[in-house]
Amino acid sequence: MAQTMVREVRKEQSEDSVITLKDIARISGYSIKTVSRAIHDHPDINEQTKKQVMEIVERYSYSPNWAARSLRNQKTHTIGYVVPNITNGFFGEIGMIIDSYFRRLNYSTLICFTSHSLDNELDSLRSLMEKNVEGIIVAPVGSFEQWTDKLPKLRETPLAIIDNRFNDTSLDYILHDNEHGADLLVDHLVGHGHSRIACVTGPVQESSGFERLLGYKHGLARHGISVDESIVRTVEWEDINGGYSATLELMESHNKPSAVFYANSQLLLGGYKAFHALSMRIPQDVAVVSFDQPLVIDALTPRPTALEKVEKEIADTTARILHHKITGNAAKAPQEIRIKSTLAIGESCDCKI
Amino acid sequence: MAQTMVREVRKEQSEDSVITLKDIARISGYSIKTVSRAIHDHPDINEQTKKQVMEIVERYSYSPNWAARSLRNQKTHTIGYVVPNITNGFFGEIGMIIDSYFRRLNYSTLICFTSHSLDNELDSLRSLMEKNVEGIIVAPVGSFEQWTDKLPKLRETPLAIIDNRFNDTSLDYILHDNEHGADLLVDHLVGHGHSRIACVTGPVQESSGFERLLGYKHGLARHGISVDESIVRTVEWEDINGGYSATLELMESHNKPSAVFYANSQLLLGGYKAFHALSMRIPQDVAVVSFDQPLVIDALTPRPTALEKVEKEIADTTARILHHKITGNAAKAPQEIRIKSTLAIGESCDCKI
DNA sequence: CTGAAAGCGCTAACAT
DNA sequence: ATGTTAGCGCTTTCAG
Repeated sequence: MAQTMVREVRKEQSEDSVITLKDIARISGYSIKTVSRAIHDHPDINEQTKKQVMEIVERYSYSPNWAARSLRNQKTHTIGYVVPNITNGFFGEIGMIIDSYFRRLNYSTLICFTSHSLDNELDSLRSLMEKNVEGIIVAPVGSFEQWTDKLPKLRETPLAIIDNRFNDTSLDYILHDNEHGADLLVDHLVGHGHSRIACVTGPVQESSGFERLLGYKHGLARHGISVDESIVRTVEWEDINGGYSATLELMESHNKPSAVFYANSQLLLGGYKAFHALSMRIPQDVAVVSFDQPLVIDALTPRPTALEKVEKEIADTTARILHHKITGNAAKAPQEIRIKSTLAIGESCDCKI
Repeated sequence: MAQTMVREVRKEQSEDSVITLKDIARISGYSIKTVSRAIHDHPDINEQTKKQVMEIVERYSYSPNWAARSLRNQKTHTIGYVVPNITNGFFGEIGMIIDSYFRRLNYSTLICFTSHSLDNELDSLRSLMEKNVEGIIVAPVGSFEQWTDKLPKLRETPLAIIDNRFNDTSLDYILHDNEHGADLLVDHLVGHGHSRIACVTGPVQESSGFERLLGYKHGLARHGISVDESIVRTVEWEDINGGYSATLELMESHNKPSAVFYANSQLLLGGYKAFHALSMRIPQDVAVVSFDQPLVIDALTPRPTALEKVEKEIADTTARILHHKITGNAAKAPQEIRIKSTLAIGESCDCKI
């Protein structure tokens, strides 16, 4: 007891300056290394000593300097997450799940926004590389060659690609099963007797847009319905007004469709707006399906039929794969994982539920 | 020319290991400090030398080790952003704007989520403190005392509080002018001849919920309308279904309101759903206003009358204030800034536009 | 079980 | 104009 007190020799706390390991050592009277051992639960330390040290650590609410630790260990315990934006529900939710996954492992997530611009994407990747992040998750705008051209070090960084793939099979992709999903939805519409089904999708240069269109076409083909390109529209993703105008156009044609397949929720919302403007009722006058669910699905009337959310599964899978790559437990071969979804029946197709 | 070549003495690149300043020095034949000077555009360096060095820097795409630099400079060039979530349009947008503001200054933003839990908030703040962030922006769940109780160092960290204030005048707040905004909206409804106006707001323990309710009451009072507590509801923010149920309840009463003031966009969306379920038409059967605009406002029919978006102004102001605090150019006294908005007339109140 | 000392990569004071 | 060196805070051999 007296022993404990005796050891506290020097001044208690210099100023408002940050407490370092050295300070704790000075105050406790032990060496720097003993303190370090106490903090890291090293076996080679007397229980008594540890208790004394930890008490002081607590009292001064010491926490190790992260930069010093990173420098020393050559580990930043940080990953990057690079996406077009986060106000979009999809990337926002996935980001939050990935962050919480890695937070449990004591990793931090640096979130970067590209606004769909390749320059921003390159800047983000560069800044992440400079910070020596241990891995990066990207929903890509550019291509892998464009990246490594400017940032060769990226080749040696654990990477996981989501949302869109590119023509490089050396990478790990975690994606929607776009074709399967689109097929399910078209199938559903055909099941309701529709044969003239329009499609509003995103840019076909992106795999997600291309594959959803492909799924739509295959879905029709399986039922012997020929594709009419005049009722297929591609507009920007995340553009409610694109979906709106496309829908108005589609409905103006003399041989107008009886149903519309929207390849994402933004486009669907534009569709809802358009049908309202046209005084067309869903599902009585037109049937509607959406590839994914808008965040505000609970507020929509009628509730749209869409694929079940897969954000959780995509995020968890992506986090797990990236974590394995970081710790070196990765599968030998790069993987392309396709997350299948299921139909979530709503009221937009006149289903009796 | 020959001169240039001569100086490249040693092996080009050891392995795939990271290039350091020392490597560049070795390769270029100059000292470590000369290289550093070249990189930092220091005046004390020969233009020729600089050019040579920079060429090698480019070639090996060297970038400085961030941890080492932070350790040395005692500056992390990082700020924290702590909010309930980012799928919510409000915090997501503000986060993106703040990030881009600080990115321009070569700062990074660490985004943390609290999910409205005090424990998560404390964890987030702790992890940011451990990383020695230079400043933190928080949309708070807990109170300043609860924070500093566990994290005394927080008292010395530049802080900016958004969205909700607490009873501590020593801090900088950047907030909606909630009372003013609510007042404007109620005014608008009264102007349309409504006198029985319901209110659906968020938790009154939070200043935002409390103040919007206050603005509503003052608005009514100014017109000599007495407040009927039976048509005031408080539910959780971000709860479409709360807004939905509250609206259903309100409309069931025998003396039902002719208009509803929704204190945020989530609640409004619940209202839209409820009115649809009740087959009530907006604005013919009921008039509706919302404090803020939902992200999907373009998809809503009728377009709701709501306050103009102020995310940009809040975000810019917050970023500027925090930046000043970090660099020591802060105003002497803590500030409480109130951002006023204006009415954005929609179609939900039967305005002739 | 404990301590001394080197070094991670970078910067800045202090030479030269 | 250029080079030498100490040290930021931490971890980790290697001695005791």
